Amino acid sequence: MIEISNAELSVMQVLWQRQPLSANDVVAALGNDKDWHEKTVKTLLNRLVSKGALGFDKDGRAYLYYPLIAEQDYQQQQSRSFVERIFAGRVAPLVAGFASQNKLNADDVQQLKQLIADWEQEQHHD
Amino acid sequence: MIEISNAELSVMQVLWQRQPLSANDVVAALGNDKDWHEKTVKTLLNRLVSKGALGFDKDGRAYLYYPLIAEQDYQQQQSRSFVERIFAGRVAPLVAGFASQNKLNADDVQQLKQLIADWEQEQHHD
DNA sequence: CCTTATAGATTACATCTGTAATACATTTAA
DNA sequence: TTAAATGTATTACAGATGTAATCTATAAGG
Repeated sequence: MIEISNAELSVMQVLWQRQPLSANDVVAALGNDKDWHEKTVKTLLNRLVSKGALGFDKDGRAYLYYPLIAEQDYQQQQSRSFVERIFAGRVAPLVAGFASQNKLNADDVQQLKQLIADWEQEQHHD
Repeated sequence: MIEISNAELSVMQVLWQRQPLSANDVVAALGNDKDWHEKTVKTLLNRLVSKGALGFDKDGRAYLYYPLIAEQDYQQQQSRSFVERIFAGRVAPLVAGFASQNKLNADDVQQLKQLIADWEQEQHHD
């Protein structure tokens, strides 16, 4: 399993949004949120390539980077391991924590209801 | 915010279950799951004390360790930061991932329904 | 053509983490 | 009462991570 560090993740997220991008485009895209030196971003790009998380095509002497792993796959793998580690694998207690901190809004609840409806549908038709 | 590493977390989890415990008790409790040398566990206990995550009382020349932070607080803080980082703060997509991987069971769904019911109750009575 | 700017590659360096080993103090067994 | 065992404290050391600076090759401007 490819391990992506926190700083590296921010770079991946830029490239999950738009792809492929040059190093400078990534630097620019990160400019808003992060106060990182250009060199720092290039290091992160390099490490991600080494790890096999990014690939690139050459465009002149610059590179155009693109993700080699899908965001959804990454999200799901991370979710599983997080919930496993912190909540012994059960997702409901995590949601309960959000509820108790008033971090649930109407949209979330709407989506959860839909998920549950789908799940129940799935249950009874097989 | 106190940062607890992965290995350290396993030690905390032992002490969240039973408390206070001597170093040897912790070593024994971890024996089942982890293949850690006794010295390793003691190092982790030490680091957790340094970080302010554990306290201890002396019992002769041994120490009896106990958590200084509550498991629930830790879980909620970690949940928030995880969901923030991976899902831009929205919890529903995380649950959707579980659903799509067939990682939801009837218990989870039951609990989620209850949470939703409580949430809706809460909404309309204020 | 030659100089300079710029892209990626390599190197740097402190801190954190995993995983112990060693040192030191003290209790206990012989 | 002295040696061994045992508890904590200190030290070790490699790899990951955050955060760059420097090196090297080449494209572009004068």
